[in-house]
Amino acid sequence: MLKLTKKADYGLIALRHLATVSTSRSKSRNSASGTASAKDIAEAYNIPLPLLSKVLQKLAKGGLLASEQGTNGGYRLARDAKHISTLEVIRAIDGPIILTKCFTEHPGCDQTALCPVREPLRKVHEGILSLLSGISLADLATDDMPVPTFVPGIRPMLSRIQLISPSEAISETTR
Amino acid sequence: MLKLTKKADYGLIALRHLATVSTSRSKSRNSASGTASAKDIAEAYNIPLPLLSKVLQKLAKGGLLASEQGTNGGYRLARDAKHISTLEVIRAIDGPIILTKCFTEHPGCDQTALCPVREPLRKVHEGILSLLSGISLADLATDDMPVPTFVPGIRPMLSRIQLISPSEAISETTR
DNA sequence: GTCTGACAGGACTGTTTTGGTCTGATATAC
DNA sequence: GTATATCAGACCAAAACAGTCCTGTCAGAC
Repeated sequence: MLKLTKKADYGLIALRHLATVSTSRSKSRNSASGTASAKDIAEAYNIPLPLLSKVLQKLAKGGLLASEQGTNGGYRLARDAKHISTLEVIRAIDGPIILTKCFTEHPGCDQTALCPVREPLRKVHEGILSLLSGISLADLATDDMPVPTFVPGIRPMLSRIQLISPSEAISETTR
Repeated sequence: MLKLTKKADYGLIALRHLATVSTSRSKSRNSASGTASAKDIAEAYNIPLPLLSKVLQKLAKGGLLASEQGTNGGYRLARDAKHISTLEVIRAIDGPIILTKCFTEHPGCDQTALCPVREPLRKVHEGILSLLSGISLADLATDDMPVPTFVPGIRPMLSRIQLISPSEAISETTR
């Protein structure tokens, strides 16, 4: 249905929280270090704790978060918020973004030549990936994020398309 | 998971088929008039007929297709392929595209002030809608459709944002 | 007038995905 | 060394999706 799952939602909220905590200091004990526990975040946004935990785990496993166990432990952004794209976040939580399985499941589409929309859809797919990869956590944290705008009918600029390299696009569909 | 449903897939394939049939003439008896029956399309692409029928019905109800009953009946594009966007198609089949329910379900998000990513996500949402609305059936039918390209960080151009007018954005989420 | 080919629409079922919960492992503080 | 706070992974129920089946209705062919 082309919609974001709640998990991805929660993940973005949590990451945005960590992104802001790491830059500005609040009264929370660990805010100076940019660390927050799952419980902290869950309480701050009324998110069911166990669910958020799972989301954070996936993000940690995906290499977007660093986790610290034990008392006063918690999560911390693995990199600068500027260098974490919403695409990575969604992908880490919900798995690969596949507009249609045609790209990967050749046996599914009986004859590849039969599906006439595969190639155009692949391009739409790339467009969406490009959109998401162009928005960083830091962008989410600012209040005046610009609306991403399209320029249809213009040939792809290499610099932008590189954000979703062919190899990544393949792993995206085979994972 | 931010993926297209198979129904939407089928719908796009069928519409593309109708779009090409209406411009070029093939050997099929009705191709000159741009009409094809559900059975014709289902057989051409190996799509289960009853499923495709339901999809086509939705498209007809959505005003994208005109149907003709009786022998030698079938479906026909209601408008020129140039003026049918992929956004309309997907919306007619799968219902509204909602990136997150936060936009519509205010009681869901306990405190609106609590959800810090709502506004940024709405913009991402708009970006995707803009992308989809910028691609017409005619584009899908051409082989050398350009990859839609983003210009992140640039303020929205009004001409393009008009494609998803505020009123439409609202109906999108409340429907 | 009847028969056939086509659309229209509802009800039903199996499977996958999603949202959510519960229990266990681990490290730090005291 | 024990208690506590935290992360980590298995588990379950509800919803959405894909697909099927059946009945009804309409228009043209014979």
